Amino acid sequence: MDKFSFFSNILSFVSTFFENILKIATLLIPWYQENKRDLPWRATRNPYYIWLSEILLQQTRVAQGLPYYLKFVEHFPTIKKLADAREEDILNLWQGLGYYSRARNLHHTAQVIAYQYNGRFPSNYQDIRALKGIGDYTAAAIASFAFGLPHAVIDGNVNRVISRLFGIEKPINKPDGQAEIKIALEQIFDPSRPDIWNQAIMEFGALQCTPRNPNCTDCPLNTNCLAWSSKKVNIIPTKEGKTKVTQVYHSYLVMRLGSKTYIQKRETGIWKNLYQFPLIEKQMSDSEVINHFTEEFGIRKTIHLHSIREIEHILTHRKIFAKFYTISLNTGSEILKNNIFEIELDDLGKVFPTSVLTLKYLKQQK
DNA sequence: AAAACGGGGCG
DNA sequence: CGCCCAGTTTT
Repeated sequence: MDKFSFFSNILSFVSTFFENILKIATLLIPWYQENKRDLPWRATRNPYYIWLSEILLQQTRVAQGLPYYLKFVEHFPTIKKLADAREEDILNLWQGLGYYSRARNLHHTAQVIAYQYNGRFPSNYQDIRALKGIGDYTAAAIASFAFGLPHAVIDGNVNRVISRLFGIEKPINKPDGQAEIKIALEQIFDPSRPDIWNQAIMEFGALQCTPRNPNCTDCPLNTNCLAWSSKKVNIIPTKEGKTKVTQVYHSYLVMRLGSKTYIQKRETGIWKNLYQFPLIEKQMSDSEVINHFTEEFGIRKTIHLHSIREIEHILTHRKIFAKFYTISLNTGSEILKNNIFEIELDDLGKVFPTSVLTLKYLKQQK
């Protein structure tokens, strides 16, 4: 390669690079300013509020997360108040939103920032990324929105917009596909205004370049979109692999003593630190369940079995077959056992953050 | 029933 | 890195 073609290659690479940025950014950002939703976390640069909103919105639609954001800001206006809160109060506010480990990580990280960082949110990408509950997406979001740092976010919206613009057909949920997305994204990311750019591409994915029935005929980017020009909009992006759904069996014992009942705090796994009726996580016959519980709690075997109700609950990778065995206890037969609490039935879901399956049972009782 | 949602942790 | 985890709503 002679000197001339070397420099002309560099020149054409550099000019193409800036053309792409100018082309996409100058189309995308005006679109955003015209069409953006008015969301409270977009009106602040306070890293606490931005972090809070990003955690609440992980795998969650804006419409669903918004009311929770307002509740959290009201109850915990500063990061120190969140750090000093009881985990149970945080879980109670979180109730119904799902992915409860987000709430536990939120609390933990609030304490780290309040007491290890002296209340000052870390302001560089590496330190932000190292916090519990913060992965690549959330670190880039906080770094750009709160601190104006040039880190591009990749969420479900960005994956969809980029794969369509560049005609990427490799599965976006595989390393190969993600690598192509990143390379493509670097070509159009505008590091001079990362906050607006990140907001713009996500909003564009959420409102214009939607999963189904995207508004392509009236799209400001359609002349730059390979999926559109090759009529592949409805097959891009692609995904591979299905999560296997395993069946699990739960047997709950609902002990009624007037308006009181007995609950336990779940200690591991899904719904950790949420409350539930005493549980056996194993497939058993009705008589085996009754035998097990009567032995564990020292109840007479002649107890009155009030009812057995079955509830199916479907999670992403689990199908739970739950049976609730409701019995009536006589006064004087209090259960004294570690981890078992006697409470007012009405306090479930209010005073005690309660697992969804337990709440589902109570709701069906009414 | 399946897809989608402003993903993350762990070995 | 590859693999596993995981809740609710919408289609």
